[in-house]
This record gives sequence, structure tokens and C-alpha cells, in this order.
Amino acid sequence: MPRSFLVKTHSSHRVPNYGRLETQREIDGACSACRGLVVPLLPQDREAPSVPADLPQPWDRSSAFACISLPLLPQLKEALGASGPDALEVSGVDPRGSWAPSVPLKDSLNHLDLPPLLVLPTRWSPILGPDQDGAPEKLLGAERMPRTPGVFECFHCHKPYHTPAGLARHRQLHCHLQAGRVFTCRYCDKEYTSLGALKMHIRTHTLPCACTICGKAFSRPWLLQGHVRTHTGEKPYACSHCSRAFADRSNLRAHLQTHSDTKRYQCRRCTKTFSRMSLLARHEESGCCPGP
DNA sequence: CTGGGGAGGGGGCCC
DNA sequence: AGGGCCCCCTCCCCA
Repeated sequence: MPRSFLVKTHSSHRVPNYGRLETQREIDGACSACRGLVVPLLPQDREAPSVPADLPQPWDRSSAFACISLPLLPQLKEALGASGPDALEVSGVDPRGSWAPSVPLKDSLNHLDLPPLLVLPTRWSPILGPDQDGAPEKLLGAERMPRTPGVFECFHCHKPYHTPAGLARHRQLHCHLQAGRVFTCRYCDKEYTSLGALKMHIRTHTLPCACTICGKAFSRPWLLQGHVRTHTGEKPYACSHCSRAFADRSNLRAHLQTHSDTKRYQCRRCTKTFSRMSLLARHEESGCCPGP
């Protein structure tokens, strides 16, 4: 089953049932599209894809999730053709290994005349990302660096995402919302599709981790740990290119960008590149590149 | 205006 | 289920 994930929506009119906060609302009239089964057709994989790809492919492991109603599976298999994977029904498959659809999976599924939720993948609209090689660069051994941002747009709500994986997670949101499997925060109106995600979010309201030195409170122990370093001066993350050290790994990562010859974020209107998205955003907001 | 460091927040994944 | 850790991102500030 797909992992639960954050529901970033504030449009809820649902009333939280705090009597069973820890209880998922059961919906009788669950999402017709999801009533059968939510199947990760191509399971998400955090590891680096082995096949370089200029653009996300329809069978990209990190992007292809769909809600497949079990009764529709024979129909789906027929549309995909006889060469389709037998394992498609329940376990998912990475077609790049042994099989790939002869036509884009999206088109195959569209032939089914299914409700929109059953169609995958969602429309991709890469705007940036000429160097989206699909192979995350390595940092500090097993760590990952972000890909060059593109824009991948949700078919349903047109919400933009920087990565196909982010879009894939977002698409699950539509499935969960239609199914009514939603937990709402009692402190704000954020909604989550799993209780665990909600509990984690609630910590951002209750801030159970307090600094013994200054009293500042944090939602998670590791946030507090990072904060304590601001008191102790500990900087365990050293740059391998210079003598600088950092208390925070993310800041080291940002710093390493300054050693890189290639800037990841390029202005869409001029060719100027930036090491950080925030710098690009500031550049665009500054009006440096007046429109046509 | 730009580049970069410091600090922190958020959700996801793994064990 | 919970903790630890991950990545991604943002904001603020300063040179």
C-alpha cells in the first residue's frame, strides 16, 4: 500500500472527531475510484535510479502511482497489452528491468475511459530541468542532493511540484481525499491521510522538546539537538573542500553548492544561474529580468 | 542586488 | 507506534 503522506490543504469543512483522534474515519461511500485498491504500480524508490533519463518516463519508479480498482484490472491488463507484467495486479513492477509498455502507460490507461483518478501518470510539464539526469548526485557518501527543479503539474488541481516523486505523493492525496480517509488537526485546519502524520504534525503545536539552556521549545528532539549546538558551538559537519564546518547538515549542503561550478537553479527569463532556489526567487522578484 | 551563513520547520523513511 | 535521521525548504541577516 502506498505510504501515507501529508495532505496540504486548508479547504476542509470536515469536523475532526477528537473522541477518536486516533481513529481513522471510516467512509461508507468511499472514493469510487479507490474502492478497490490503491496500487503502487511502480513502487517508489528512494535510491538513485539506475537509468539516466532526461525527463521523467511514464514508468518512472518515483512517479507512477495510480488508484486501480480491482474489477478494472483485467481491463487494464488488456489495454496494456499481452506483454504487460503479470505482477502488475498487486505487487507492481519496474518495467525498465524486463518490460516496458509499448505505448506510454498514461495513454494505455486513458484508453480505459477511467475516472481521472485512475489515469497515470499525471500530466508532466517540465519547465526547467535541462539537466534532469535522474541520477542524484552524491554528497557525503550516501546522502542525496536535489535534482534541478522542474515543474510537474497535477492533472487535477494544477499544483506544481519540483519532482515527479513529489507529484506522485500528491496524487495519492486526491485518492485519499476522495476516499475520505482524512485526519484533521485540532489546532489548525491541516488534514492528513494517516494518524501518524497527524500526530507528528501536532508536535509542531505542542513543542514537547525544550532547550534546557534557553528554554526554547521544538517539535522534535533532533531539532532541539541542532539548536543546542548553537549554544555549544559544536560544528560536526566539515566541508571537504575548505576549512569551514557547520552545525547543520543542510547548511553544509548549501555551502557545498558554493564550491560547485554549476549552479542548479536557472532563471527562466535569462540564463543566469543560482546555487539556491531562494536566490533564484529573489532574483526573479527583484525584477532583474523584465518581461517581454 | 547578490552571495552566502545560521537557524529552524516540515513530512517521509527506516528501524 | 515511536524515535532517529533524512532531505527539502524557508526565513533572516550580513557582507
